[in-house]
Amino acid sequence: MATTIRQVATAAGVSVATASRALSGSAAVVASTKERVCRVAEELDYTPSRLGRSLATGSTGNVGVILPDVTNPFYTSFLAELETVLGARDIGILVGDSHENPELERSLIRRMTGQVDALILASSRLQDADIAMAADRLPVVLANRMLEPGTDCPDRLSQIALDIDPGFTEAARHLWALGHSQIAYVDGPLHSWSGRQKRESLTRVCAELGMSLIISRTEQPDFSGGRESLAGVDTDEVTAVIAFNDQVALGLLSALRDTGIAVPERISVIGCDDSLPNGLAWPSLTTVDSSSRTLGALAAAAILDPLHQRTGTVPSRLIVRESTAQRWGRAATSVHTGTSVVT
Amino acid sequence: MATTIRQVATAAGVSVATASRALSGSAAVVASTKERVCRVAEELDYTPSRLGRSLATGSTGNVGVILPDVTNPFYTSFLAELETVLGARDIGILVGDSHENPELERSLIRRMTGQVDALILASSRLQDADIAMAADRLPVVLANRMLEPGTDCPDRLSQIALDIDPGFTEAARHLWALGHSQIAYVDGPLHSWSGRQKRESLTRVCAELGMSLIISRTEQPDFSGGRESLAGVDTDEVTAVIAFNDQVALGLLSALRDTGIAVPERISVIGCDDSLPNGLAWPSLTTVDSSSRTLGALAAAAILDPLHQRTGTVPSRLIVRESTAQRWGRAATSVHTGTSVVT
DNA sequence: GGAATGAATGAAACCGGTTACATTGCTACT
DNA sequence: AGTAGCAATGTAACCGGTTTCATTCATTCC
Repeated sequence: MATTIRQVATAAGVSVATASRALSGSAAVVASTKERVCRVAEELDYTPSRLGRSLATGSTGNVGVILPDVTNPFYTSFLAELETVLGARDIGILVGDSHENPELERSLIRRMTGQVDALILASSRLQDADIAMAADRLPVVLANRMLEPGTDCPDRLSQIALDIDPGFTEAARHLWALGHSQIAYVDGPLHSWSGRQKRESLTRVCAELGMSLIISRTEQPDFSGGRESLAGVDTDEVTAVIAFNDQVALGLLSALRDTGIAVPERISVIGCDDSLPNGLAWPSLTTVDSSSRTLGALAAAAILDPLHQRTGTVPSRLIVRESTAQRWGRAATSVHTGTSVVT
Repeated sequence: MATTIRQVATAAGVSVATASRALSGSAAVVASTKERVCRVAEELDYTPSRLGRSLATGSTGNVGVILPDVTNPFYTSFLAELETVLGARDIGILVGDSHENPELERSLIRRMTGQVDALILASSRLQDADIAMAADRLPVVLANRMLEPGTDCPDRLSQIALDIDPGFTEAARHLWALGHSQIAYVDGPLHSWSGRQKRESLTRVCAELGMSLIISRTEQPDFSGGRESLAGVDTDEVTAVIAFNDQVALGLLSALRDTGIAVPERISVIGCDDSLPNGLAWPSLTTVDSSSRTLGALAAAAILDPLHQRTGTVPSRLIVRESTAQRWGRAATSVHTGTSVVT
């Protein structure tokens, strides 16, 4: 089949050991020999087998990435960043889609363990114990998730998360400043760690401000889930909605448009992630920026760093665009559009 | 580190050969022995090393997928379908993003060859010769691309493409029926095979109908490329635009909105792929449906089928929604919305 | 001149599986 | 009873690399 190192060695008149050394440069080989081996390898179009090398060295040059949904832009930019940074170092990526399913996630981990050098779990829906068990076998990077404070963290586990608190605090204050006093939050899947963070942030800030907060959820944090989730929002009670992510916000926007409820005049909408190219949503979406690209960059850094930094955090902030405005029912001038809104 | 088959064999008091046979069921092993080996394996939490197995059997249980942009929804649904179908058979996916760059694509192929059982090249930007060379080494599935008719096709090359001709023909006729006589087509990257198909289809149909067609292109067939591409469209001359894909159409829609040109009243817009969840675009996008999910399903089938079907085709058709209407300047009733449009 | 030093290379073990071939032991037939 | 035939199991080679250890040979120092 493909040329092996033995063929190269024979053709160059050296032993396989010398051929291996000449090609990998791992040990001293006299210049003339090295040159000859390399030339022969070139002629025979030799490419070392990664399998053979992996078995011998114990390192595969691949990492596994498991995420809940490959079609979600949040994860695709995360993945794109990883692929770019790791690919530049000739590291391959085995990708697995858990479809938000813990059982499937476990079996993906099982399949990958042993053929990758490290595992990156994005928004893992597993329990802490399962994650710790995986980290016992190989280095693991948890992205967009942290273990419970109490848990004793295995040595080879890194944790990279978005610190959504500042962004969500800002978002609530922004709405408060616009006169909103009753808002809704549409949360994501049940076992989402980041969902809990967002709920907790909002709950705390709203309590501080004396703003009423109604929480509902969608198990499917994408566009269609967002559309359906409008049914769970009392649009008579509430004047603003914060969504788990931009996809859900986009779905809400679309459903609101169908229902004839004007955004931002009647209801303000805030997304999360800033994952949409600017201009895609209409009106353009006020959102909590927490770059998944940066998350990917940090995860890649955790993989490449031999010391394996234990934790990392991506900051967040509010980006105000055109989907939020003065509260409905209050005669006032919209701070953003300048158009006049009356009762 | 991890338990090996030799440890299992020793613990069960059999040879490695028997252990291997008992665990894989490849040959006859007496029931009691088999039961004992399996129980020991269970106790020791043994998982066979895919590396060792790959080296011995010559098959890795992984396939490589190379695509031009992991963040493009067209490719992510393609990838998602592949992952689902192949994952169900416990086949792993190594993913590579070529960033529309032939050089990078070649190096990804080089990296993957030898550690995958087959390669899936989506919208490859390589030359036919490069592709044939890859197919000499391992089975290759070309997706969304066909070799030149003349090229002698290697044995292990499958070709799965979208037959966009019916859809694009329908699209042009649709516009013609609405009274449009001057239309524009915004094409994708220079070396895109599907782009050429689309250009050729439109050129042919427009010539038949006597409709004038102006072609421009964007090298970046995504939302922002679409926004920029409006600059290359003479909106005074043309009353309808067909886009390379839905992302570009979405960008056009956004840029047109900014410019204050109403869609579909002033200009009709048609996308391609039907890759957007319904309701995401506003107005909802008339588009040529050519499911990339189906493309993925066919590619997966080509991988799984031991006979390797040589070619497959995904049909296309026009889906009329709300971004196309009667030509601007003609007093008439819009066929779709029922709203009256006058000069 | 002889021994110590060290550089270049080769032989062989090893990574963790699979499998061709050899061996053992039992059944069944003549 | 002797042997052919077959099922269960073991031995060892093999996949394609890397790496330890041994060997060879030239240099340098005393």
